[in-house]
Amino acid sequence: MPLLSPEPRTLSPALATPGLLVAQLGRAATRRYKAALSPIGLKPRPTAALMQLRREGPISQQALAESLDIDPANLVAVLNQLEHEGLATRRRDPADRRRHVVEITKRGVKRLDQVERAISEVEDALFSALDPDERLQLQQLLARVSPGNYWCSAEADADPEGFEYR
Amino acid sequence: MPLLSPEPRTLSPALATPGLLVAQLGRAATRRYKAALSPIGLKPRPTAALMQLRREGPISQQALAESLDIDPANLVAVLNQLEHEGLATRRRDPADRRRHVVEITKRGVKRLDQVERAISEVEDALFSALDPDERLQLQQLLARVSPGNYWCSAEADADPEGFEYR
DNA sequence: TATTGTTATACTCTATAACTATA
DNA sequence: TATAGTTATAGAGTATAACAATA
Repeated sequence: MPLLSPEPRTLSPALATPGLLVAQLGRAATRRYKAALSPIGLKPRPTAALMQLRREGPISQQALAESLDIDPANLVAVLNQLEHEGLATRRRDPADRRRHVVEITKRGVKRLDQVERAISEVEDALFSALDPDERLQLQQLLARVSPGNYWCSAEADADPEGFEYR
Repeated sequence: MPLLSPEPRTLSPALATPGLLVAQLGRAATRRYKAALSPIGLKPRPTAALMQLRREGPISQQALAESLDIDPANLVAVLNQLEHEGLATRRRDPADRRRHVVEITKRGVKRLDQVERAISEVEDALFSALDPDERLQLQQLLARVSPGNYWCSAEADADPEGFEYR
């Protein structure tokens, strides 16, 4: 004898919340990026780091970790690998010798050129259900929600809901 | 002498693609869910499984794994735990004894009631930058993109870009 | 022979604490 | 005393292969 029959289905609406949707979709996206980047010899996180470095120019590890939303301790191995492959460099900041200034190399930029194609194929597959207008709409909504979202809100204005590591 | 100076910043637009945004936001969302669910004694994946079970009613492990977008092999431990805590049950399908029919229990439903509150607090924090209208808009766009998206497109119509495990 | 669920395993990702060198 | 980066480690998530039971 079943514990619960179909009745409970009427209790919950069919549509998942945006947060749950974004969590699930994000995993699917990462899986696809991983597969698409693999032939180029890159993984999602190092790739995201390179893209951020290209966008922002020279930057400290701490700032880079924050913009990637990963723990600074976990960024170390990523940068070791990128540096080892000659895609990024680290050097001490003369003004504060505790800091490392991280920078993308020419080779890193070239590698990113290959990446663009792979990325955009994944995008097309992921968002094929949306027309270009809707895709832009989605992009703009996500960008506004995104933390480290420095183009449209004035920096961290009071940091209304910052999430702390450690 | 720096390898690359600010010039390359002009090459790339400031806005990340929707796929990359969704990947990053998804990780942030999962992290917050994990923290919010922890006092209830649940983790994100088992919680997602319970929610799916409540939505869909009795269902095979295979189908559940597919709707959660996780590997069936990895669902086993999740269900062991849920069953051990009395939140879900497994029983053989008499019609095909290879199948396990999974079902949420009354206790599982009760536990989900507590979950709702935690979830909605996370939602509010995550999407505080959007007004209710925009949040709904985002939800609907994500729902259309989401795989296993059986409410608005007619099932897997030709499965245009299915992603295979193994 | 194919499918469902299971076990085992390897690998990656994430989080935390403790250390160093600099400030 | 505090901060930037590092190391080490434990835990969670992900992917794969091989197996038993059943179809």
